Amino acid sequence: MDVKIIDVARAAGVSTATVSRVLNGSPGVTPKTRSRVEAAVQELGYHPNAVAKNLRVQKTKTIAVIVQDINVSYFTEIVKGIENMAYVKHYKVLICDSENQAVKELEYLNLLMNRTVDAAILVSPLVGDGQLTEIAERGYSIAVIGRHIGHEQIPCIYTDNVKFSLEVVRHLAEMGHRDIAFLSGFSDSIDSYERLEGYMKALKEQRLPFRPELIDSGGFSESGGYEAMGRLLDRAGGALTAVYAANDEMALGVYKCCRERGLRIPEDIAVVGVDNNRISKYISPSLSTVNQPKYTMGALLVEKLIDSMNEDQFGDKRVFKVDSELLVRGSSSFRREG
Amino acid sequence: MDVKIIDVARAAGVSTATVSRVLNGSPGVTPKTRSRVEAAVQELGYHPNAVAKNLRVQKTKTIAVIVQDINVSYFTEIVKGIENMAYVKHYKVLICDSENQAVKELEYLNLLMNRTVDAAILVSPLVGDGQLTEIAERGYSIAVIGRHIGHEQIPCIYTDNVKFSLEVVRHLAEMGHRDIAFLSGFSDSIDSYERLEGYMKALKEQRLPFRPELIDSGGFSESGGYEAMGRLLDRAGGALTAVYAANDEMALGVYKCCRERGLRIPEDIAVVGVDNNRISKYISPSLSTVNQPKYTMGALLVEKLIDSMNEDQFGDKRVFKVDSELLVRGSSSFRREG
DNA sequence: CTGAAAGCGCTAACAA
DNA sequence: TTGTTAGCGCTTTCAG
Repeated sequence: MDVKIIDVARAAGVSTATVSRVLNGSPGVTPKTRSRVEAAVQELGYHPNAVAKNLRVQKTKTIAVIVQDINVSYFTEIVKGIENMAYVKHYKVLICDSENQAVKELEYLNLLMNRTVDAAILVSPLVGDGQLTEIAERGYSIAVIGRHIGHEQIPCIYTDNVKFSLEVVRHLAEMGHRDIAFLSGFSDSIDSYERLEGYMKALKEQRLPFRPELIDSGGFSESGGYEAMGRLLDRAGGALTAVYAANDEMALGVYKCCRERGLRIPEDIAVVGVDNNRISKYISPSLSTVNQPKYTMGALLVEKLIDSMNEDQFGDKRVFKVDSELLVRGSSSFRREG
Repeated sequence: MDVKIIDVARAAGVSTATVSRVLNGSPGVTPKTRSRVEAAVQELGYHPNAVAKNLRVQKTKTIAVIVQDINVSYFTEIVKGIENMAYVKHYKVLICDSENQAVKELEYLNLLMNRTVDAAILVSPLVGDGQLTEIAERGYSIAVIGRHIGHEQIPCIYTDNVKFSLEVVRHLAEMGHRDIAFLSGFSDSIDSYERLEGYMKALKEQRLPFRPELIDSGGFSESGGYEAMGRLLDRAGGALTAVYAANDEMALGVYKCCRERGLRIPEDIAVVGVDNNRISKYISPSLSTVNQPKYTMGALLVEKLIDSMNEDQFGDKRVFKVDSELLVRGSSSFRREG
């Protein structure tokens, strides 16, 4: 373990306390002593041992970010926002890929208990509100992105699923569609639930009948979307001209299914997704989708989180609802005649 | 914080040493004592403080992964391979986004010096071989993905750029192309250099003339590729029927440029990229590209790295060259008449 | 303004 | 088989 603080102290002819003070920019050190110490640090090539410091000060300046899949751009954009902001705040981020398993999320949350990290951010977590609030109440610092947890101590940031779903369906209705299917992710996910809620609300608003056979779910994956679309088409027969998929992945599956069945997008079937995957812009026809400010959501939340940990109190607020926008593109731009 | 090892010791009526032994599965503990301790751990809800342990044992079981951009799928797939393998090996991974800046890479490498991490993996690093070898020689554990560093102590895994470039150009030549442009990334990147080398080698092999005006570089980005393609077209006039881009991003830029100029892909211009971005399969026409086993590269390297740190010696070898495959798709499937 | 010394929570000699 | 105890390298009271 090479050179340590005591070596620097000796070289500079001071105590370790003084070295520590200049290292941490603490006040009350003569400029003269300060520069002597700095010189010694320089000369010896001293690097303070972060682990020792962490133990002493009881924090690690590290945040765990738990996501379902590192490869999905929805998550990586959020992670990037988090990492970049953490970097300017001098925090580190531990990346945790839960591979869609709630148990892995829970395992990663142990990083909090064993003090490896100061806080954990869960992005669209699989574990239920109950477990999360319980952990928060035990005094651990957790935050959530993409979902609203109704709990004082859990800051979160999310978009209004109901609202944009309403917009999506309204848009589709305005394009002349009356038989609009909804493809949820996991039927028990909050996101899916709220998006479904918005869908229903829009149907009512537009005076369109609710037809249960036009609802299915595809697990947020392309293959799931593909299969669900198959079922939908089988059930609906010809009475289906538009589908609102709860994410772009599934919309991709819808594309594939339509291609195989010789249905043209958007002439025969209109498609709208959610997430604004990079692919959605490049595929043809380009996919209409809902864009969320993912990078910003990550950056904003982690900033608030870090500030709160250091000021021992959350500033203004802990719950952020951000706006998303509907991007109308090729896949839903064909106007249907009444 | 909360309950610590001494509390467990007292509750179980043993010493901290014994508790430590059962916690770490050390031998020489009576089954009876063991279960008494385990019961106490359970009852008190004890979580060993990882920081204290890290300090004591002088390692953190954490690896830093430094990438240029967390949002690029080439990197995230590698990161995923690393994270997943690290997880099974009980290691954690710190994600470091260098935002394409060598200085940030260097800053992140300080995590090694201050003992925050046991090792660092650099993916296609910007910093030069010199600095890396110097760090390795100071005893720090670093590894590289996507580039071959000729140094004993730096394990690395990479694909043979020359070889697959040769294949790409050969393929293009076989499709009847004689005027094949090469779009490099950064002209000083090793990858670009080697891919250029393969390109030249292939020209020679195919008895095609080398025309300097058919070389340009686009910084590995879509916009860079777009602009470079514009220059290429301006310089070459009609004498240009195929372009080999050093990555898919730039190929996307080429698509855009061709679209704007009314050039059809693949009839007028054939395009081949590298990386097998997810988009390349979805764009139309689908993009021919070179696929590298990214996930595997990450997983394999980190596995070797972890093993080496624990056995205090690298097993069989430290340098891995893996094969990549050319995926011929729509963008280069039009056969040109001689 | 500076130094002495306690102690963060754990592990691993060494002793018993 | 188990316990005692000395640190890991740092920060931070408390005295001076």
